[in-house]
Amino acid sequence: MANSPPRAAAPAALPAEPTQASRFGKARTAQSGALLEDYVELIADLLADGGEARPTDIARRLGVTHATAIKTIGRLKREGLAVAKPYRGVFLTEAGEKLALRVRARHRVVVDLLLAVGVPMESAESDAEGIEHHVSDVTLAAFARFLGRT
Amino acid sequence: MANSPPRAAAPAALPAEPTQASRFGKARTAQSGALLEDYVELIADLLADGGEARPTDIARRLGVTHATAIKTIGRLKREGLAVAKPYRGVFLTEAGEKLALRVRARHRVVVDLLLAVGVPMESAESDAEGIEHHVSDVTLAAFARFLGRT
DNA sequence: CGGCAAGTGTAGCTTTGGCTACAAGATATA
DNA sequence: TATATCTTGTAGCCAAAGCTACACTTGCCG
Repeated sequence: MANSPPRAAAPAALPAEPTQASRFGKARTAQSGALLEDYVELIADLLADGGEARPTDIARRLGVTHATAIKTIGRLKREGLAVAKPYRGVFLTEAGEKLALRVRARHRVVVDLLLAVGVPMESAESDAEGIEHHVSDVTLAAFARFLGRT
Repeated sequence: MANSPPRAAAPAALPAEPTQASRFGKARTAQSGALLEDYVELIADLLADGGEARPTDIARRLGVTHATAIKTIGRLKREGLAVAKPYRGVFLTEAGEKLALRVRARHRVVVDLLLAVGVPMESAESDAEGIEHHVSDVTLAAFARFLGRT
């Protein structure tokens, strides 16, 4: 899934439907960063109120095995979002914290918007988890405006 | 990605946070069916107004290579959503058509809701492509209600 | 200090969804 | 008809995200 370098939205040239293609492409690549966002947000949470973020806790909260969590944490490190020394817990880099902040804010707006249009609490929280990763800046701004938060 | 059989949202037992885990899990598995939904919807579209759905057209519209499209069409066949004989185009099974209908309806509601809360056309169409796959039935119903379509 | 449970980490396998490259069928055109 | 072009299909490679199974630290407790 997601092949970074050679993925620039169709060769163009033909007057077909480059619009739709890039739309789908965007939806697909967005999904790629989604997992990292989830991890970063969760790590920030754990760090904030528990003081430490252990792989096992992360795994449990995300509903995956610790092996999977550890592997993904490795990716987080590769991408410069987190740091972790063996057996010593996970911490966020500055970039990671910045991302966590943005993600958290966005999550809140999405949930609030869902509630505002009448989605019940339970579903709002649940669906927001998937939806938020596909909300562009423009859309997010519109949501905030709608909620009266200029 | 996505491992169907043994993925039932954590072993439970521990009084930790099964809620959040299942939320994440759901968001993740939802994403799995998303691609199939996109294909089915697109095939329905092509069939409806062009008369035929060729792998190359599908690929172009989705912004992937024809090889990728063909492989996914194979999966569609395996899942009983489509049929296709070599060099003869792709068609939907009854299940496929039913799915296409549902997906199309949902897409319309999501776009309309985004527009209703002030998201500009362009972004609404674009973001809906990703969002729609994470909108549960409950949330969809709430959207419809909000839009005045009981 | 010894031992054992819990937590970490590694290895290896699977599926999905991309890609490129090449081969082969279908179509159109000279 | 013969050739050229477009479309299909196949094969093989890659990375991500999951899993299980096994190995190794840590840390606590007797």
